[in-house]
Amino acid sequence: MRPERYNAKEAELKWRKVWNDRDLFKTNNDDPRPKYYVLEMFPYPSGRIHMGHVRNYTMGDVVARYKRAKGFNVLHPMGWDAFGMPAENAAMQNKVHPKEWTYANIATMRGQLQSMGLSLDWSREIATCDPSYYKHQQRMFLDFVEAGLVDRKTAKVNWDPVDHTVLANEQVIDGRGWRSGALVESRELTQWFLRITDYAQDLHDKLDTLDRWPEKVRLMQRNWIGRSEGLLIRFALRTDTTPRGEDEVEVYTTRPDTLFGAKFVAVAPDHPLAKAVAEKNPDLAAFIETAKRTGTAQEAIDKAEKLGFDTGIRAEHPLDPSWTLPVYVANFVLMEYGTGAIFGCPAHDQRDLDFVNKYGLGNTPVVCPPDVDPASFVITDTAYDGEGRLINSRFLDGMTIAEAKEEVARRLETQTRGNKPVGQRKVNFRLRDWGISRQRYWGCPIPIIHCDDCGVVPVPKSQLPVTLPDDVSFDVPGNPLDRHPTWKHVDCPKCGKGARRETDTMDTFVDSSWYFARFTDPTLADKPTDRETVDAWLPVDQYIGGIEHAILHLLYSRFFTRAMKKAGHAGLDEPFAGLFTQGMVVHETYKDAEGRWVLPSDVRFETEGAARKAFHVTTGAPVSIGSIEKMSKSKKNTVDPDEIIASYGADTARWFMLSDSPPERDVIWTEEGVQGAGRFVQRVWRLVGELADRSASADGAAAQGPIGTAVRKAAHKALAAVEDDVERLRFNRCVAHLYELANSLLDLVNQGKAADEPGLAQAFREAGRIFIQMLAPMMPHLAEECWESLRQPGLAADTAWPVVDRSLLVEDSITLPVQVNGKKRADVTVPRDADQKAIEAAVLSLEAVQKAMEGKPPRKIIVVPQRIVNVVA
RNA sequence: GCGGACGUGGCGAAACUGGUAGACGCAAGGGACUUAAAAUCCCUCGGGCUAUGCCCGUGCGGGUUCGACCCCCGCCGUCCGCACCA
Repeated sequence: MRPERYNAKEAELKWRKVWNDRDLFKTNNDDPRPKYYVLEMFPYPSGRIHMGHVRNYTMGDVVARYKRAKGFNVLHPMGWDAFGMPAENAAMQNKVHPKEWTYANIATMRGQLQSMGLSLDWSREIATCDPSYYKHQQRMFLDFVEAGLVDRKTAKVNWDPVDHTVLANEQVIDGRGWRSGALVESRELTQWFLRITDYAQDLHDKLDTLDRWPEKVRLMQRNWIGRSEGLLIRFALRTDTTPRGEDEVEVYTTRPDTLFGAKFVAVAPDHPLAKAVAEKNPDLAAFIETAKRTGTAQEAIDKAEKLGFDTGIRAEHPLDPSWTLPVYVANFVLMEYGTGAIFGCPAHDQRDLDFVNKYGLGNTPVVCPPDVDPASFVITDTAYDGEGRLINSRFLDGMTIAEAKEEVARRLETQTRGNKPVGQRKVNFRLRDWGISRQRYWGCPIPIIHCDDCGVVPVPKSQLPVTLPDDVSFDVPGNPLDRHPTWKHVDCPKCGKGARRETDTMDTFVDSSWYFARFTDPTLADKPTDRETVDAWLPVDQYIGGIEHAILHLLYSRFFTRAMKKAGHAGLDEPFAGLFTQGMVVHETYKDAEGRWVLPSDVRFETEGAARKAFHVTTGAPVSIGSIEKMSKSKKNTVDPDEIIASYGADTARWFMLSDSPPERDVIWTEEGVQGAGRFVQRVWRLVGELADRSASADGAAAQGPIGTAVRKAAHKALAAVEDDVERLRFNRCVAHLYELANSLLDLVNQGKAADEPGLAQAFREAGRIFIQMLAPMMPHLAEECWESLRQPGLAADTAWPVVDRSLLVEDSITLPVQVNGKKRADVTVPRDADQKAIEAAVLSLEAVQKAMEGKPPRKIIVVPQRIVNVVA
């Protein structure tokens, strides 16, 4: 007996067990069908899943289930980005060991994900904190060392003197540690670096090949890499003005065309020349100290005044040795970029202009905008960086910027000083090498041993993994690995003498830079990847995740894949062929009279017409409705997926996450919206019940009557539309098409009750099957239950996608809108193959058209085939 | 400051990329069924008017076109990324 209402709770449990028992989503690497790799960014095991996960994983699951039905061998795995700070914070606050905390969270979240009914191959699950995973990461680190991809060098870090730890930039708020509140110091630390800059050019260039990535993400990466073409220029120094007879300084410029507008040379505060002068000049030493202290915070930089200190050194202009320029130490010149030295052309660079205006060095415009008289062109407060022609520049006068750049580069390349060219073309990048050292416990240990005699010695690969010790405490600040009584003390693998382990662990971005490769064969014990397997599966065909990873995670993964290629662990450069960045889940916020945030589950609503009022559920006190924001614990505007699944079922939650908003945009979570989705689930159930009744007598005979034809047309039109939209990840439109089809089928079922058409039962059966199959990727449990009640063989999740009958998409006659002078006045119905003349005649005979033309003769009739007719009177 | 995206009913949106603006959903209003409620079903739903019809309407102002939410120029607003990168 078919129940009147669909019981989501029972059905969902039942069908998940069926899928599971049949190993339906287990992927076989030897399957001969074409592969399709769909991956969603794996979660950090924070404790419980949130709605963002539900949205992300639902989208991936729709793609996975759809591609499976389309006949692909689909890889759709899941794992855990399991190392990281929150586990250590929990250890400090709650006295739980990071490992226990992490694995308990993983167990909870795995159960939650499973309750969503995702078509995941759980046999491939990995956790990055497991030695069976990070062992291979350590091995690759050592391979990278051998391949020359690893450096050990000093770098400036944000040091928290209270917590004894390095902080990431985003953990520094107003110059203070986010946890300790202590003033953050800038420290030079010796750290491990991966040479991502070796690939800067390639990472930049190959962005053009990623045509299935959002343009926005490619642009962000392009800007981050920051490629610029310029010139290195060696300026001769008057040795009588330098402290130790230094005779040149090299600057980097992208505007060699403005060389005749130069007014000064400036070096960074930590430039060797600045340091040398400072040794004998306490005033300069003091200036350098202050400059260094001007904060790293964005606002500080924003407000910071351009300050400089005249070193007394004089530089010769490279194109006119008799012309000298003062050499300053300036706070706005960065040692990290280019050569740490610049020449200043104030007329065409705002920073340089601010600087000369402060120190009275003046400016000479050398690029004149088009349509401006060079004689009257002056620069006062605003530098000009637009197009134009060269002026005040001797042999460059009249040239365009591009011509002048080329001419200066050519001259300086051939001009020599001490047998070396004065100028050298140079491509520069903003991208820096990737510092991966973290002074933390809960991360992948860097497999290195420090020996007093042998120096830095790699841990022999046979001794991997270097595992984390379990007996650690978090009651004192600092790195537990460093103060562990025994862990770091080992014998040097080279000389056998006592030595120390590296106590830094790796940035967790390393963990997530190759997990997608590991999924292809996650139980391999002796190597990270199997070349044949990894090359067969990669690239990921469709990667789905948040826009917040647009730069770092995706750039690091692109680099890491190249590094793995160099070390022989993979054979390709680009790991993700298709990328989709989904929007956030947002929700209204609520506050009580005291201004405290109130949970949505504690709010009750009353509506009076358009007005909506909110009250606290228990106290009854009025609650104010605030703005719509990203769901966050601090604003208490979260909705727990578990509660939604418990009360509505996973399918309803999935359906709502796919409806309404385009997937790349934010979606607003509303109680009404979920209820609407839940209503649709029941409507589908009733509709399928009707279709089952109507189609019980189906005998395979084709539909012939008007209703049967209408049923078939509706189903196949929807199928064509849904197929097109799923392929393009436009899930909101799929949802709309399915609503539409449900509406027309319900209508046709009612019409069909009184009719006695041959083949109608068959048409209903076919339409029902197509409808359920389209539903299956989005609401898989409901689809199975409906599949069963339609008495279809096998499982909906294991049935091939239906094939569109194109002949049903074309109509015999078409109705075209008719415009007169661009305004719609009528409709005309003509045979599909009517020619231009016939359409024109039909249109002109329309009463409404004649009226609108007010007796004027038609000057022109535009017929757009299959679209529209426009009569110009 | 530089770069990018977006702006359509009360709300989320759609419009096959130059061809009937508002599909589909939510909310709202009216009705049917019911002792009543829930559930369900039916109708209305951009604004205006002298309503079988007509006018206005896609942030604002221009332009191109037979025809513009869509293309071009100039504004206004919102959001995002980068930010002393020479």
